[in-house]
Amino acid sequence: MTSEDIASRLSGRGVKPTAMRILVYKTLMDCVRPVSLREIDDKMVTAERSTIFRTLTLLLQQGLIHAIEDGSGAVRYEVCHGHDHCSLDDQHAHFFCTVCQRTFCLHDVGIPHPMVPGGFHVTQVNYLLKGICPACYREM
Amino acid sequence: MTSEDIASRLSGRGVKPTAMRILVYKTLMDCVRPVSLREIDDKMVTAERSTIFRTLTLLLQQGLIHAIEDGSGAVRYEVCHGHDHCSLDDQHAHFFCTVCQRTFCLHDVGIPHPMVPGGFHVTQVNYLLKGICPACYREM
DNA sequence: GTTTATGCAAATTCTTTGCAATACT
DNA sequence: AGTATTGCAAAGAATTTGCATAAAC
Repeated sequence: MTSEDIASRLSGRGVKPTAMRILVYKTLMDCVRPVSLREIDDKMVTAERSTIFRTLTLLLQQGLIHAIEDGSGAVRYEVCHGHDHCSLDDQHAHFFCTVCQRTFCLHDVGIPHPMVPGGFHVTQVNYLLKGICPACYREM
Repeated sequence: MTSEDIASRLSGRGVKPTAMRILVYKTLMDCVRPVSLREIDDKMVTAERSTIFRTLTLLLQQGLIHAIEDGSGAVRYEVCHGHDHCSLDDQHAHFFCTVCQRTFCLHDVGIPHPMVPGGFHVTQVNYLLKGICPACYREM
């Protein structure tokens, strides 16, 4: 995906596509797994952590990226893989390995659509599985 | 539930039932919603936060309480309502209101048992719904 | 020239640990 | 006495904000 593609994706959600924001989005797209602010910062030599933070917060508000809380102590981010925005159907399950502390995307494990009590209006669903990943399991 | 009942529940899982631990457990039991370390600390005038933290960590390890990450920035805790320990079946969904920042237990919304790719060994499941709670929705 | 975004520094919050004092057996 | 628990203080880590500079329009 070219910078122009990213730029128009940002614009489409009302985010002015600055060089910084395109770079953050691109960096996030290159990640196989959801990454923390610190990890993104480590990948981006030029950028300031607070700037990245503000960018992520903005992208999050505008529904361009997801935030995942995996209990590792830091929020992890990933781009939305849906057409042009985040929807319930776009979301997938995640697996947190309690041994190596990595978080995997289980792209094929859909989010079960919940039956909620009346009055609750669901806009996002976090479905997080925890346990031991294949690599760590083999070493036991 | 009496202190003796709590004591035997702790003992049953290998936790020596000190006055402090019983108090923490009892405080947690009185909460309708999952609470953060800070919130527990505020409810317990006598206890030190680090002591509560260590107690919670211990209870967590021994499967006497659950930890919930709701994206509020702080881990929330709640007692296990299962017979004598935490099992997958014991767990239920939670709802985080993005307006009032409160987390509700949806006791009647069970955790869907996931179909995971081979090699992943699931021990815990966090199923967190986000959106707007009934009270906040009415005020919009 | 006005508005917006970024970088730097520092504050805030949450979590975690070291160590001495206390309580338990 | 010896072990385990608690309180206090402080360190560590993640997040968030204030403000001055720089960029965009």
